[in-house]
Amino acid sequence: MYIKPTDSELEILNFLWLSGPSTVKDVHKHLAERKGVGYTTALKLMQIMHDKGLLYRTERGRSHIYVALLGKEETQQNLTTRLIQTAYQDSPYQMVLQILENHTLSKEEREQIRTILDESDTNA
Amino acid sequence: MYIKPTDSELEILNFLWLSGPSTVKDVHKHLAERKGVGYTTALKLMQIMHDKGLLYRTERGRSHIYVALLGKEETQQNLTTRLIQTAYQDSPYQMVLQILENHTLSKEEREQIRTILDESDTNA
DNA sequence: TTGCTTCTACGATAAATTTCGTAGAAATTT
DNA sequence: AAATTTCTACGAAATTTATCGTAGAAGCAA
Repeated sequence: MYIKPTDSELEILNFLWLSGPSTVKDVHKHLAERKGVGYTTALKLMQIMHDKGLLYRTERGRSHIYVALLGKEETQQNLTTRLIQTAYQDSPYQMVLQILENHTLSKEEREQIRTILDESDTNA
Repeated sequence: MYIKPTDSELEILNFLWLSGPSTVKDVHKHLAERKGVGYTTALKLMQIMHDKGLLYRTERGRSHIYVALLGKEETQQNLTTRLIQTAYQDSPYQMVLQILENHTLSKEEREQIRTILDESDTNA
């Protein structure tokens, strides 16, 4: 059963996905810049995430090194699927429509999406 | 400043968007079927939503009639934009890609998306 | 009229989230 | 060696969310 990370947890996960294995110090530096949060706050959040099984950690000398146990794509997919269910009555199509209406994509991105759509045509 | 509705609140909003102005009784009936929640729980949730300014209410005899003050499309858009920011590093394109990868769309839906993309080509 | 049903209001509780302060161990610096 | 810095652990508080029980008003039923 999938556990939805909170906004704070997601911010930490994002950092770990981008930066790889990191210490509390590394994460705190990032969070402090973005939200002005204290050191022990970052520490506690990561301890809780470790307790929940969201992070793996190993010791290096006096400090710990943390690694995300949730995959980025997997998590994006879970959150997105959940939003499709809770806000779009289970219609991925409606969600895509709204994204395209409210956000600008580059010509290359639009082209790439057409390619994906074409592949669906052939395979389905 | 936009306030993010909780999952429970979103469920109530969904019902109100679909059904129009409703009483606690109506909403409770819906929630009870889906989650087995008690009457006063539904009542309290709606009172809180009213306090927060998410719902408008008016009296009819001894009971109240509630109406959603947030629009459906507006709320979908807010939630989606937020997820793009927090989980997709601000890339709507990545989100669309993932949706298309993980969910099946009908031929008509794919065709409609192509049309939208084509319009973007002409207008941008 | 007395009692039952249907409402809202209010308070209380439990869990989850976020935030820090303090304590103490361990390493580094003076 | 003593003092300072750097870590983790722990506990505590504030806030939010979700749930429900009880009380009391108001209307309906016997």
